[in-house]
Amino acid sequence: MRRTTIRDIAAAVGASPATVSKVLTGRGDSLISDTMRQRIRESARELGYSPNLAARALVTGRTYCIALWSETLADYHAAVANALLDVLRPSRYEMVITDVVKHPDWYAYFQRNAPWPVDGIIALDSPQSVEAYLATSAGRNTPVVSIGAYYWEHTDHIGVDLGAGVRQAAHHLAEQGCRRIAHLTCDHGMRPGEPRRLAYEEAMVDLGLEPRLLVTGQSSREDARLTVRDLVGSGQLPDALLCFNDETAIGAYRGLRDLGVRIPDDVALIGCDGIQDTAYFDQPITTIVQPVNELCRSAWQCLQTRLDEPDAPRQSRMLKADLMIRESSLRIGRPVEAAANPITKAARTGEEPRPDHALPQEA
Amino acid sequence: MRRTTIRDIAAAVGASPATVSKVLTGRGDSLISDTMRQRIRESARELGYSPNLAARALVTGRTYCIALWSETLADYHAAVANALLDVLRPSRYEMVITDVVKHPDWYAYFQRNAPWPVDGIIALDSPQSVEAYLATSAGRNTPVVSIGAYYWEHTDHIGVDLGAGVRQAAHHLAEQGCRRIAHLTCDHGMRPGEPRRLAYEEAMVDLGLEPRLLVTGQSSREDARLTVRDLVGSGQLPDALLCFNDETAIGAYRGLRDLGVRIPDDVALIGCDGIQDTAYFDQPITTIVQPVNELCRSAWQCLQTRLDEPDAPRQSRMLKADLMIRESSLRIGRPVEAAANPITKAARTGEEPRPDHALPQEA
DNA sequence: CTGAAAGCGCTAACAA
DNA sequence: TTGTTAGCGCTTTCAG
Repeated sequence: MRRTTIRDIAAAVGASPATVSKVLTGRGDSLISDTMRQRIRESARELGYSPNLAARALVTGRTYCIALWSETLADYHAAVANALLDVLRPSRYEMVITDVVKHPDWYAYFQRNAPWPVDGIIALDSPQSVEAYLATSAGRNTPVVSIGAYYWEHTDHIGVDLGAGVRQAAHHLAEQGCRRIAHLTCDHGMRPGEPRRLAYEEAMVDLGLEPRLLVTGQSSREDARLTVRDLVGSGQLPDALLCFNDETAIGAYRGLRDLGVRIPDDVALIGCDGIQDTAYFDQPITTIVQPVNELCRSAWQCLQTRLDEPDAPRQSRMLKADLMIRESSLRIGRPVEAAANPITKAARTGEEPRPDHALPQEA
Repeated sequence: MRRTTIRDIAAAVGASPATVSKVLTGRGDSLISDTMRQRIRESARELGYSPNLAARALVTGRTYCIALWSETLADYHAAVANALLDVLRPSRYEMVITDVVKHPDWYAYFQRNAPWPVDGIIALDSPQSVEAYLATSAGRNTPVVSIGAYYWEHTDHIGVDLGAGVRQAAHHLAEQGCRRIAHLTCDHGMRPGEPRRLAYEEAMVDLGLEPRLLVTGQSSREDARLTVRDLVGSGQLPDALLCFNDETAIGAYRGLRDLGVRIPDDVALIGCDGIQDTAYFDQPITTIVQPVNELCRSAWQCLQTRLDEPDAPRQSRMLKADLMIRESSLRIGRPVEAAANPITKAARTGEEPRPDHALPQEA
């Protein structure tokens, strides 16, 4: 059976499609007589009408749909997607997730298939895709906000400065008495200009310590776990691991525990991103917390402004990622910081924790 | 500047829009002269053309876009979304995530705003939305596959039987010597007909044990943690907690550890869903693993079949969720099962684990 | 091999 | 208060 259209409704009530449209969209609603409005509404309900949004989008040029571009939907990226969904909930916008690695040749992709038409794009950690996109005519018409630790600066963007967090982390480890602080990174982390690695190297110079890079293939838990197991076997164990992200840190945690290495006594451990999981380990893992909610709120606000005023000047904002100190890096105790984290506090003192969320990311 | 259309290209090369369309879509490509094809392609590239998919969808009736309906994008649901993205990657389909709780009044919603037009829908754990949707005329035309532990059976569906896993879990706990096995559930888990609770109660009858329901508000980690802390304080500690899901189990893990309760010695712990995190704790958490990849593969296959043959008979399939035994429920040792899990094995024996993923969900 | 014409379902001017 | 008309950008016959 064919899908119901406004013509069907118009025919059923003896009106014109235009009148039906006016009633159903609410635009010009008030100019229509009560009886007509009533009859159209009833008929729509009876026929199970729902509008064809492709047609509507074609004429209005608006889809009320925005895209989240991301390379994956795992872990931190999933948390961002979820937070963005929360931000969008009060609005009438839907979210389409476009898998940006899917399309290595962006030019060919945009020419043929183009991603689903949206009013705007929020591109998470995918500056190259943004760059390619902006070169197309779609890119000149559909605004994009580039967000995250990796962003394209020649368009609206909300960046996150992980470097500051990494430097904080390195100094914190030094204060805890660590001297052989290694950076456990991955192929991705070895790319030129990678902010985490650069910040680590810089901090090590500041501290007068010898940098050491340990590289695992993927930034996956299993890869990190196996890399760390090898490391333990080789006897070349550092006294602290500053990890590329939480996945790597969690894998390292497990790899160390597999072989009985104590955390933080033998090796102090720090992750990055601030995913929820890190808070629940026997030794909760210190991590550099990305301000996920603030990132999504800002991104959406920025995009809305852009939709309202396409010609407004470029907007940009930098957010800070702060160190959240927990057990996994506390060797000599820091009661002040520890007390700020309900989980840490509870585990250490047995006192009643504050009943709020384990990862208070923002004030 | 206006977005480039096929008319612009047609004008630029002195051809008609129809010819441009043929070349750019590849349909009728072969009937066009080489030179013309060449010039059109070049012009498209120069003008940064990308097609307006709303217009294309309007005429072809196809969007090459499917929706994932889910109430959230956290934890297990995020894992499903990610797995579905993987399944879709080789295809030319995009995925829209529609937040189904957003729209409590489905009828009003569909009448006015309707979700983004898609060729098909995969609805995860959202049977009520599916039911409401099928009553609309969109629902009669856009196929939906209902998947997960909660599904709507009067349409194509891929179900997951958690009951079997819960029964396995209860019996496993009894074999481990547990006698006071409580079910830690949440408001959601108390709804009538909830399969996990029913399977638990059934298993307890089989085992001749007294059932005990502990109810935490949300199925969140923090709620579970606080509930368990209260429980420890009250002195009414069971010797096993069979949890509603992994979130609850992880919160319980932390709540028990906060107060020095040993796992599994004092309290054995079992989660449900099989999210990756459970494998990385000091005492890896036994869990009932949902076959996420198989679920997504089946769902997509089912939907493709339906798109090809709209009038094919209803398809359905049930998948099993199996118990993955790990440390958190092993009190008397079960070397055979333990050896099957690389992480468990490694932690117990110090041997080299298989280098595969920590959570082999399917064969 | 190429173009003209029609129309997908809807909205927005403008007429009546 | 309602209807008529035109057209969004594209694809698809069908005619040349």
